Amino acid sequence: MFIGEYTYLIDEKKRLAVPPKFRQLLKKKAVITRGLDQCLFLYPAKEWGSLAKKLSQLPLSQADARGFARLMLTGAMEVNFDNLGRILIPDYLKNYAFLKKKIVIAGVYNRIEIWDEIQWRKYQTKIEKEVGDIAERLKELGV
Amino acid sequence: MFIGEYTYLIDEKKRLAVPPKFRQLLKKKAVITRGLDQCLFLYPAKEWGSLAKKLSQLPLSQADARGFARLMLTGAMEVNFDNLGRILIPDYLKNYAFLKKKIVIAGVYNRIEIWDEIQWRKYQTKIEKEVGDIAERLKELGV
DNA sequence: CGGGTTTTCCCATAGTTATCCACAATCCCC
DNA sequence: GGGGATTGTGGATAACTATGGGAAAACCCG
Repeated sequence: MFIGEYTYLIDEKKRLAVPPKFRQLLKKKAVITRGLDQCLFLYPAKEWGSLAKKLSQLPLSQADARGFARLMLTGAMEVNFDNLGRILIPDYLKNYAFLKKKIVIAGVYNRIEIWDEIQWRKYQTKIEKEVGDIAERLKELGV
Repeated sequence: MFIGEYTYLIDEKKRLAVPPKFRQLLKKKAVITRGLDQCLFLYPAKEWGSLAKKLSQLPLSQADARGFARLMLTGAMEVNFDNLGRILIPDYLKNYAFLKKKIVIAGVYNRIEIWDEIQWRKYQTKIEKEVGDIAERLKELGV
């Protein structure tokens, strides 16, 4: 289980350190892809495998299913850790998530999220404002 | 599994480099053909075999099935890699997919797609709007 | 046949990427 | 608190790859 929030720097070679606690759980094999709200998702290989399989089984003949599978699959990249526990962020993902220098890495149970610090703060303050309303809605979901 | 997005240039001899990660999986034998949404599909020989079989079994009586099978079967060509991992794009396929200079090569699980960069960007923004609520879709897939 | 054109194969080079190493700061345990 | 191990960050070096030409072979077409 991934929990907690960490900040790191991306260097000019697009390398990003992953928190040691997460490294063990990822076991050298992970997949990074486009996430929601302009962040990136990092999945353990196994989690990704089942997601990708489901995506691949969507019907090729339906335009919207095709498009959806394309977005998720083409956005994904296997990541390798160097022997210091860093991963490489491909350009197109770096752009997608507006990653500059200061990065927030956060654990969200079964996945890891990668945010630019500024985006992260923005998102947080937005959520904090709305948190009252959200709580109301969550109640409907039985939380 | 083919995943990820890469950009390459076609040179004036219509040669196109295939990402090293994909080369290994293709193992020197591949088939290129017309794809859906004005891109090209590139299949490993084995995948192509089973797909071609399915296409041949589509009911001859239905006009659209007939058209679809024709599109893919008549467009197909075996591709050879030169010793630097490049393939040759035949003229009629190059025209079909509007390939100019900057090309996007993307992995979509069991096939590779080849897009002109401009077409790809257009398609992406269109899909992002349409698919909009990715989260909802993910829920349907049980993720 | 022969001239010109296209295709195929091979190599050069510049740029990029991966791997390895250094150092300083931090953490942790005794 | 002290000392050893761990970790974050930045470079350096070596390996690889993208791209562009050049030469040889094949292919036309008259």
